Amino acid sequence: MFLTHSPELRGQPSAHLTQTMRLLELNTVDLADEITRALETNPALQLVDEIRCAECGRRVRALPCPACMQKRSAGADDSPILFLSPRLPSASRESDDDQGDSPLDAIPQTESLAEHLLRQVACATNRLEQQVAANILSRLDECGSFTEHPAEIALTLNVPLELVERVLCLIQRADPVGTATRDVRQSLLIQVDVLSESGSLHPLAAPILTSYWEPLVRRNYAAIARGLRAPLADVKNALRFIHRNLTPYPGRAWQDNGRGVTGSANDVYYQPDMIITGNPRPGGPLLVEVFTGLAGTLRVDPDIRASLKQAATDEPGIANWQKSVDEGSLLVKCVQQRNHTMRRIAEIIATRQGEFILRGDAHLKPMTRSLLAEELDLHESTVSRAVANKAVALPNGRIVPLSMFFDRSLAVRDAVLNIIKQEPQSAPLSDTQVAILLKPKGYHIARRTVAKYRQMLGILPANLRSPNFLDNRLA
DNA sequence: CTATGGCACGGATT
DNA sequence: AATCCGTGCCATAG
Repeated sequence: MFLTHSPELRGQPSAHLTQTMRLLELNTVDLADEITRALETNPALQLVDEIRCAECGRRVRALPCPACMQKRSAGADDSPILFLSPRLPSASRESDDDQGDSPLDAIPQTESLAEHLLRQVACATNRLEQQVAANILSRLDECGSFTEHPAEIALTLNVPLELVERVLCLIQRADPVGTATRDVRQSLLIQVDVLSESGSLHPLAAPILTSYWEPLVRRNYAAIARGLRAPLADVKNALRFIHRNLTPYPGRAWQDNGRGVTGSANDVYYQPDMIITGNPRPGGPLLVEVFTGLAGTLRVDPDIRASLKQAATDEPGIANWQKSVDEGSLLVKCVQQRNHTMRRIAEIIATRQGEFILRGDAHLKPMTRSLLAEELDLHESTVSRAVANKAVALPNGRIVPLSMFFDRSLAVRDAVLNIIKQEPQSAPLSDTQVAILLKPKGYHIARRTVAKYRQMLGILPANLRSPNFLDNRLA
C-alpha cells in the first residue's frame, strides 16, 4: 500500500523517499541521535513512552507486538520466525559447546554479561546515561544482583538520583531480564512484569509474588490459596509456571563465558541493531528483535495538530506551526517505514539463514542483496542501505555485520579452515592440495583463491606452519 | 621446481 | 558508476 515499496515509482524523488532512504542507512545509534535532534528542534514532535500495538492495541515495549507475533506464528506453525521483544528470561542458555559437529562451530561467547547488557541499554540512552549504566554494571556481584543503593552512584557520579533509577530500570528489563535487581524477589517481579507484556503469563503468578512472598518462601501454599481465594491446584500450577519460566538469578547463566579465541579479528566493535536468539524449545522458531532506536513512540503532538486545525489561518506564527507539524509527521512516517523495512529484512534473513545462525559459518547459504530485494519487492538499493552499517548479535554471542549474510565465500572459507585444521600437523597442506580437497565438497576454486582465503583466515602459509600453528595464527 | 604473494583484469554485485 | 571477488600471470624465495 505504501508507495515507496514499488520500484516503479522511483522516478520522482518525493520527500518520503529521500528521507526514508537516508534513515535506512542509519544504524540504531545514529537513528536515535537523529530522532533526538528532531525532538529538540521541532516543537510539534513528542516522544510518548508507551507503545501500542497497531493490531491489538495492547501496550508493548517495542514493536512488533510480541503477542501478535506470537499469535501469528502460532497460526502458521511452520514459520521459522518469531518476533519477540524483549526476550523471555533466558532460563538456561543452552548450547554449552558440546554438540557442534565441528569444533569450530562451538564458538565461545565473546562478551561478558555486563557488555551484553550495556549494549542493549546503550541503544535507548544518551552518553551520560550510558556512563551511569556502565557504573551500575561494574558493581554487579557474581549472581548478577545489584545490592548497593542507587544513591551511592548518584553521589559518586554527581547525577540526579532519578536518572540512576531510570537507567537501573532499563538494565533490569534488558536481557537477561531481571539482572541488577536488589534481591530474588525483585528480580522475579520484573520478570513477571515483562512477561505480562508479552501476554503469556499465569494469572496467579503476579499476585503471588507481589502479595504472598513470605508464605511462598515458607512453602505455605495453603495460606496463599486461602488468601487468594483460589483452589490449591491453581496455586500449584502458578508455582509450576513460575518455576518453569522465571529464574532467580538471570545473570548467572552468563557468568564466565570467557573471552573467546575466535579467529577473525573484526569481532567486537559493533553495536548490534538486531539480536537473533535461538529458541529454547529445540527446533522452535528463531527469536528476532530489531532495535527501533528509541524506547517509545515518536509522534506529532495531537493537541498541537488539533488546535492548529481550529486556529485562524492568519494568526501570527501559524505558518511556522504548520511547517513543524508537516515536517514532524513526515519524519514519523519515515521512521516507521524505515523500521518496517528493517524488520522485513531481518525476518527474511533469519528465515533463510537459520542454519547458518544456529550451526555456524559452514551453513551460510549464498544470498545476494538483489535477490532479497526481488523477494521483498524492494529496490535493491533499498536493501543495500538497510544492510549497510548494521550489525546483528547471533545466538552464539558473536556480533557480526549484517553484510556477513551476503558473504559469498564464507562457507568456502570455513571449509578451508576445517581442512587445514584436520590435516596432519606434521605435513601441512599446500594451497594446491587444499584446492583439490575442496572439489569433492562442491567448492571449485582456484589455488590462488585458497591462498586469499587462507590469508583472510589469518593462517600462515603451509611452509611456515608449525605443529601448533593454530595457537599463533591470527595475523 | 614448488609454493606463495603481488598486480591487474573482467565479470558480478551493489 | 563504483566496488568487490575470483583468477591468471609473473616474480621471488626456498
